[in-house]
Amino acid sequence: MSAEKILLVDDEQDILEILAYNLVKEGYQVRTASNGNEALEIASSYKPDLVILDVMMPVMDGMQTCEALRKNPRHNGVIIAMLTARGEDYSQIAGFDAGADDYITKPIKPKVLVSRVKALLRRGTTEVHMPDENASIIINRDKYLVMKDDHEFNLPKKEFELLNLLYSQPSKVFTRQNILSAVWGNEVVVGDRTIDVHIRKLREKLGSEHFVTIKGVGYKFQH
Amino acid sequence: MSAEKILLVDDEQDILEILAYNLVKEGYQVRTASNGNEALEIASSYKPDLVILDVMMPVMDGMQTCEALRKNPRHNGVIIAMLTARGEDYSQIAGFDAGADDYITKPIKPKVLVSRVKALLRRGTTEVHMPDENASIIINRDKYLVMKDDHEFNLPKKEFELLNLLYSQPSKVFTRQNILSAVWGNEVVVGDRTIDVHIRKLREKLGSEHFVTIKGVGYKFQH
DNA sequence: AGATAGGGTTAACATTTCCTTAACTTATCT
DNA sequence: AGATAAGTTAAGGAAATGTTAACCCTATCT
Repeated sequence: MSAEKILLVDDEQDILEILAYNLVKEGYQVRTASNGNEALEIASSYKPDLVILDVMMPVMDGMQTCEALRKNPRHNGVIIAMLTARGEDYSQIAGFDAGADDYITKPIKPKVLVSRVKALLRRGTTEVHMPDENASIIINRDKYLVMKDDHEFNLPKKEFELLNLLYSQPSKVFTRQNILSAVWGNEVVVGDRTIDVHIRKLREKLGSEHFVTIKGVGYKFQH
Repeated sequence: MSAEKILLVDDEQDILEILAYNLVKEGYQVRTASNGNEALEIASSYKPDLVILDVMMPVMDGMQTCEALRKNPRHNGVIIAMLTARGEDYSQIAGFDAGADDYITKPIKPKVLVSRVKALLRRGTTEVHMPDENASIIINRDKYLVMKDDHEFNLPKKEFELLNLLYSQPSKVFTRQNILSAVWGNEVVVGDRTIDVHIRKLREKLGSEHFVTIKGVGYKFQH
């Protein structure tokens, strides 16, 4: 397994250096950015597993950056941790609404940061969907089950992953490229019709009304 | 969905009260223990979703308790957070080897704790297994016995532990990796077909309808 | 010690399931 | 109509799992 990729974002160069040094020493692959815009740019190509964001930054702060990352399906599944100075105003953070996975107070000892990072990355793939009352289709990732009208479906892996992706942001259109990199991974090359076939199977099993084709763009899921 | 269950463990009564108060206010179900032994005892019947452990405790400290919880498949999937005083010696914690999911420094503001707890619980779809009366298979962990239709089985160790793991969270899919680390331990290396063979034996003895294969993912138990 | 028995693991082979592809058809846009 | 994108179908093959029997190890008995 290749080293996990971390993107560190802070406007203070000193902090970046100290943290990066310690994470690299632990075997992680690390890149840094000094503001939100730069972070988004790097993230696009770097595809980090974990982003550590300072809340207080000029130009584009941690909250905004976090939201932007969450909105982009390219970064689906990325883990986001926020750094905040002790004593800072917590009110804005209280709800965790920007969608961060963890919340770390500065100053932080390198050892502690490393521990925290390990814990976050260990958890890895446990993406959770909020159970929705009026959702016609409900996914249970733990049980690898899809429920529709009290019917349980046991989908094969690829179908499940594809559904899971589209389902993660209903009505959002995912391009074929999005889908390929999220479900198949960037290295794998598959033929033109592969996605179509999987979509077809999902339509067959769950009803074609849920899978909308946007011609020339991609597919989206809707309840 | 019923309230999520938290087990708070700290030897200082004041801390327990303050934290418990704030978590209850947020709608969580909370129980407390003042040392590790007590925690393990309560955990067995209470089946918490999240355990918050103070590192520094007389009798049985947080690390030991954490390890004990992780070793018991009954508590598979439980989320564990460690509480530690700022300035404490971090050396023992560095590796996170006891298997904690998060690491929180005291003193901690209630609001921050609540945020952290929310984030932790959001991540895990901790479906908890309710002891079921019409369960077709019943395990007696103390006696190493399995009952099915008034028949008693005496399973060999590995088979029993495998069953015990899957049984601990019915319908939850356990990956081969999960199974290996829980039943065989992380250091041991065994061949590709070992798990299959044990699954086969369980199917033979208890009925194959209870053991579902999710190809490319893992196995799950269902009643 | 030698014998025996049961559990655990492995290797070889069988089987199943799923993924992908190719060839063809249908829809949509200009 | 022509071009381009998506839908459909069935078949082949790869990958994951199932099965069986033999082997090794350890504990226990004689």
